Amino acid sequence: MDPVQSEHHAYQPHPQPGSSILSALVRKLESFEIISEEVKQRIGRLPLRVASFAAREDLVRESEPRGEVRVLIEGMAGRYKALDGGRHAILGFLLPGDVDEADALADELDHGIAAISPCKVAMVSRFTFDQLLVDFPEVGRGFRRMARLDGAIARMWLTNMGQRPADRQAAHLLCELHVRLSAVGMGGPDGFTNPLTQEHLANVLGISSVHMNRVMQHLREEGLIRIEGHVLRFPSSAKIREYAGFDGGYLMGEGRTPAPESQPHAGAPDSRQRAPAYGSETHFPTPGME
Amino acid sequence: MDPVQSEHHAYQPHPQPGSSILSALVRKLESFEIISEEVKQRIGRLPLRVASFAAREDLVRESEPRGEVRVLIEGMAGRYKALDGGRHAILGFLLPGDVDEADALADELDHGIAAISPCKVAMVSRFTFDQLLVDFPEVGRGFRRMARLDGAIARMWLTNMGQRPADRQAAHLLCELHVRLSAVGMGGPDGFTNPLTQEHLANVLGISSVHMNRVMQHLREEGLIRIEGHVLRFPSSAKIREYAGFDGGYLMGEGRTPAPESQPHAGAPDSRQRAPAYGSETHFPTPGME
DNA sequence: ATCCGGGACTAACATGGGTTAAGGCCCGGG
DNA sequence: CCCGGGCCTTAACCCATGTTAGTCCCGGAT
Repeated sequence: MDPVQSEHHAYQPHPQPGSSILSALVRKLESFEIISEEVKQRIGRLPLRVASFAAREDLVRESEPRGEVRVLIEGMAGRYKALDGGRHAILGFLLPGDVDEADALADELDHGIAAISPCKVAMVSRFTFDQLLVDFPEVGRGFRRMARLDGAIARMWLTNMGQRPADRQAAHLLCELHVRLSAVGMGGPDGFTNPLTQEHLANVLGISSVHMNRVMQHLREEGLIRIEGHVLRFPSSAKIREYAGFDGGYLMGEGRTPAPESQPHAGAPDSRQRAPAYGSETHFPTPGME
Repeated sequence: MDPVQSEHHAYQPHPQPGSSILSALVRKLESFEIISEEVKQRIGRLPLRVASFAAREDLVRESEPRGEVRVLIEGMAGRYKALDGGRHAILGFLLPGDVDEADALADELDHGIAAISPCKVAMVSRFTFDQLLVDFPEVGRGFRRMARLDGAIARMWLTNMGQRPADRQAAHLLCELHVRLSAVGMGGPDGFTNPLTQEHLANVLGISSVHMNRVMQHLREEGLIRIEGHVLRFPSSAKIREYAGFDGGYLMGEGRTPAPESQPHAGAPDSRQRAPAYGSETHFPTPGME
């Protein structure tokens, strides 16, 4: 690496000095549950095997029986499903700290996982892992919340895709990436280092790479994004979020302990407004309410 | 209702005589875990409140704190998320036996649930429910598997939508509905009673209702579906599945106990073929592997 | 019977996005 | 220093799908 990094510097993940190989995982768990020092130590001492993968290599093949739980510790990977004709649909992204299957109930996945950028992965045996869950139920809860978050993201993708123009979809996806990458030190306040090709992005949104390119141009012309090498910047976070209709709430672990007496008292409607009822507008144009 | 049902009879759910109100739930749990008589009894005696909802009514509003777990016992409902402009994106369907949130970790949903056809819903208090999980861990496992199935379906929708023509998408969705509805007695070997409007279907696929209509016409002309009132029939299950590229495996609870020694010995590649690796075709045309 | 609303269906027109086929740039390898 | 492969980019053409604006039919409510 050059002493003076060319013209624009990339955001770099900041490995905590003295932290264990699984620190990204611990950080993620901590966003969901309170993790005691004891648990951290235990996780730090977990026997594991570390493997490296080049971009495009499979971390997990679809319906391949896995004897271990795999935690991404470096790089970016994608869940995918094979389509006929050799195409692939990307179903989600994995970032450092993410687990191949948080809800470790089955011994094979219904999809594959492939490295997008070069990846480092920790493999922990199923047995060791189960033991951890038995000893510390809060870890189990944490993992289940991770699985829940994956679900929330998948639902958001489902919502985002379909029924709106591709450039808004793209903007939404970029906002999500910004938040998630920042959480693992791969992004800064106004942008992030982007390991994804336009083809990847196109794949996620279900559009052609040619059109993805048009979309990126458009976002650039609108001044919503700026591209400097592999760094993608948002001149105004607020502006692109508004354009995308992005609300990052779904990426949050919604606090730690749901307070039993959390009745929302009238008058404090909780920043986000109340969700409209289903039939509100689409179906009946509200016969007497123009 | 006429003594002689006009010309085509609808498939009807068959309420087991003497079964409890939650029998649909028990049936679903049984597809995942072995449920003892004792547990069934306990579930049968669960204190609950039954509510009815007209079509389009909300069973759950988005981010509404819920004090109970809701189980659909009759009718069909949909998960949805509100879009700007009063539109809604449908994220999934609920059938009898389905639970508003199988993985009961949060006290509010990130989406709403609305009745599609008139629904009957059982509400079980959070407390009672948690007690059940504590007493019978296998029930907890069953619920987690239900959550997993929801995830698998969402992933399949993500895969199905995008990157392929709308008529294949539609065919795939209809195949899925056929399987799921049949499992709850709302379908027969060659079709099912369809409570969904074309608008619902269009919404799921992210296309306009006008185009959905065109698609349905097309499928009819191709002889892939037949519509008789509210009953949708498949002249040939095999044909439409092939057209859709449908493999129902993802809807299955993949057996009950993953046998520890389930090493697939070479020579028995397990009906479905091995999934291709990620880079197989799309990316590099396989420089030295023709 | 009659009225009414929702849903299926049609038609005409506009356009977003797909496809194909290039060309160019940058970077890593020989 | 040159070469080749990814990836971004552009252009031309065309089809799938969206939009708007209806009509018609059925079944439920009055």
